[in-house]
Parts: sequence; C-alpha cells; structure tokens
Amino acid sequence: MPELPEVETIVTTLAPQVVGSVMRDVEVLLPRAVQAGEDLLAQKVPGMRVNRVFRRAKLLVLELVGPGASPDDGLGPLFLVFHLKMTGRFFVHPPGTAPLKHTRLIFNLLPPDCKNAKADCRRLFFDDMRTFGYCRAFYGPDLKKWSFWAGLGPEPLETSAEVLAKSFKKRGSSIKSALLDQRTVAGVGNIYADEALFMAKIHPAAKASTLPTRKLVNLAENLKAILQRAIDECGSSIRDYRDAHGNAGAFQNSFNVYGRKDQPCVTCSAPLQGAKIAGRSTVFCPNCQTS
DNA sequence: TCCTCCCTGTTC
DNA sequence: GAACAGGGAGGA
Repeated sequence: MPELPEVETIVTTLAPQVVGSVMRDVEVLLPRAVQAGEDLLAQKVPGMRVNRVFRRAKLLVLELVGPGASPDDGLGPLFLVFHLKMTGRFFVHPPGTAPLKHTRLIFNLLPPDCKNAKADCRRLFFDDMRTFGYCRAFYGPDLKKWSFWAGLGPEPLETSAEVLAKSFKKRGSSIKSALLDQRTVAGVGNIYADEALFMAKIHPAAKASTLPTRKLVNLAENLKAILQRAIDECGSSIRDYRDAHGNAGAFQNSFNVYGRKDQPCVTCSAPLQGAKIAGRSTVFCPNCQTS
C-alpha cells in the first residue's frame, strides 16, 4: 500500500531515529526478504553508520558509510534499498524487544558516537505481514546497474507537468497502466492513479498516446498536486500503513474515488463504477471521466 | 502489452 | 472457504 506519499512520510519519521546510529549487526528472520547482497548485510554492514535516509519512487533507502578516516572503503556508500510493497513497515524499538509475528529483519543500532560495541542497541524492525517487501544491499555502482532502479521514470514532484505529459504520451497502453508503470513516472500506485485520473476527468481505460496533450498536462498537474497534498497529510492509511512512529495518515479521508465503488460521485452524484483495468481494481465516475 | 503469480489477513 | 487486496517479475 505505501506509495510515494507514504514512503516519503516514513522517510521523514524514520530519519531522525536512525541517522548517525551505527549498525552493530543484522538479524535475518526471513531469508527471502533479502533479495540481493546477503553477504554485504552480514559482513559489511556491521560497523557502518547511517548517513542518510531517502526515497526514490516507492523505494526507501538507508545510505551507510564506513567508520573512521576511511568513510567508504573506496567503494562509496553502501545502500540498503527497501521495497515495502503492501505491508512493509519500519519501527524502532527499545533494546531487548522481541521480534513481532511479522518481523522479517532486525537492524541493531548502536547510539551515535558510541565506542562500546556491547552497548544496548535499539532495534530497527522491518515488519511485513505479506512478505512481498524486500531489502537489497548494493554499493553505488551495482545499484545503478540494477535494472529496476536504472529504469525508473521521473520523480513527479521534481519534474514539470510537461515532462510527465511527454512520458505519458509515449505509452501505447491505457493511461491507468501508464501511471502505474514505474518507468513512466516513479512512485505512483493504484490509489493515486485513480485519484489523479478523477481530478483530471480522464477515463482510466483511455489510451495514453491518443489523449490530447493539454489533458495529459492537466493530469500531470493534478497528480503532482494530489501527491503533495497526501504528503502534507502524512499519507493514506487504508489498512496497514503506519509511519515510523506508528501513526496513521489522514489523506484517506480525502479520497474521491478509491474504495468508493457504487457510492455517489462527489461532483455529479452518479454511482461510481468499478472495473479491472491494467490488472488492478479501478474506480471512476463514468459520467465525469471521459476519453 | 497483457496476464498470472506470489503471499496472508480480512471480509463476505 | 472463496474473494479480495496489489507491485512487479516473468512469460505468453
């Protein structure tokens, strides 16, 4: 469920709790949660310091640097890249906290500037009920070679509506499928795709490449606005999403279409229609949204 | 470009 | 006890 606004909120709530801390070690409770760089987690991560937490698309990244005078061993920072998929969460627990039912990875964190490797460690849990989420560890050059990372499209909030519109225009698929494709635009999932299409009055099944450019620019402007509003409200909590303090978001209260199948359209009161488009449940107003 | 599959808890 | 939620890999 975490899409761009939710991952952004997790980054801003997690960063103050972990930046500056040193990794003592990593406990892998579910081996398949680590999809790349198992050896790096076991051998390189211990002793490295969390330098930065950032987001790219729906991915949350911990940037780690080495200790002392040789900050990076000549290989640059080590990146722990997480995809939360539907149910991934982060939470920092006090020393000694036992794993929860759905805890998949535990990062034991020494306090900043701690010289005592036996000090009590706070424990950063990566929990994921449905086990779709994953962690991959890379040094920078290998991260750039990862095809999914390399293929990510523009960050919608750091790009103009015109650039996004051009990206939509190139797709031969439905506009909904284009929005969900991370190569077209990074970080959009099912919720914000439906909401942006409603705001732009575009039918989700409309073919992207045949929509007028002005409608695509308008869609991009609405997408940017809605993502920013969702970030301002700390994301949307449908079922499982919580930030790194355990708090829910508020943007779910502003949905116009997502989860509102058969309910009246906020604009024209016609019943909202549900459909399967691009393999995803889709809700739209058959009256307001056109091709 | 589209379809199926992965996975588990919740809802009907 | 089936349907559903859904991002992305992989195959058709």
